[in-house]
Amino acid sequence: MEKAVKILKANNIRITPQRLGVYEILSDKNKHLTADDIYRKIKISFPSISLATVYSILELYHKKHLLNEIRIDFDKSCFDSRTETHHHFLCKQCSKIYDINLQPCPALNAKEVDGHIIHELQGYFYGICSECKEKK
Amino acid sequence: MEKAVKILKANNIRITPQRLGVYEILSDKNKHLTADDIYRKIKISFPSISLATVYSILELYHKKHLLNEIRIDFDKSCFDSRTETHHHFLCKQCSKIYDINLQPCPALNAKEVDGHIIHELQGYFYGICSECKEKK
DNA sequence: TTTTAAATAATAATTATTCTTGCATTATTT
DNA sequence: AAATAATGCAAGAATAATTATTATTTAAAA
Repeated sequence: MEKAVKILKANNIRITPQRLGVYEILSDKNKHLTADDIYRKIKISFPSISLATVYSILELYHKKHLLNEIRIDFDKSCFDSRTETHHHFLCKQCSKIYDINLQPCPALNAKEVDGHIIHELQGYFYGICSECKEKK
Repeated sequence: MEKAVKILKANNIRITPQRLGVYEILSDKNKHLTADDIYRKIKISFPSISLATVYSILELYHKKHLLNEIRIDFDKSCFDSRTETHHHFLCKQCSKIYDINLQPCPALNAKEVDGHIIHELQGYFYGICSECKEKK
């Protein structure tokens, strides 16, 4: 049995071609895709799919913790198949998003801050990426 | 001379009653107000002000670093007069936003991560706040 | 295979934010 | 102080990401 099918079944998610398609696209690691990016990609194999379906699949996967949703770029969400907590960097020049690994960050493994229970955390960095820095 | 006037002048911002009004509302520390919150508050003293004006004043203040814009709640920005870097917590139950102070965070004073230049950073925590935790 | 609950396509609705335009106000220069 | 130039404002239209609605189709259990 295919890996995607196995994982969806393990999470009590009904198998549909559209869901498998979105899953495959997201398996492309280290990418940070918007709903529209995914829509455009999946349209190649499922020309009749609608953007609302993509959104509903993404919401479902997010609820099941199969993906990570980030909002580093204010007006659109990006989706990421790396589900362990990690931070992100957005280059103001080229708009590229990078994964960041901060090892000794006290928040990363904490369960609480100031008495509040942490379910999830996001670290967003903004600036000029190393590539753009070189170009100048 | 009033403090607000002094600060605006120091930043080469033309003084207008609307700008002073927004400034006063934002001086209310430890609040995290949306553009619409500010609009509703300032409408009391300036009934003819428009929401677009509020947005343009907020954009101006942000550019001049007189305020901090956060997007912890995905679909609306909040504005905060504390301009030193600090993190935030959003309670999924009551939707309240709290300021968080993480002292020994390696990112906080860093100029770079992975070779990328950091201009700004935001730490967002999501979960259940101490108040809501107690209530149960 | 039949049944039934859930998923999808298509489209409309929503909502925060930005853009546009004509007018009013303020600053600058004379 | 008057004239001119620059900027700010109100009002409403436009944009764009996301969500809601509904009729139809499909997956999977019986």
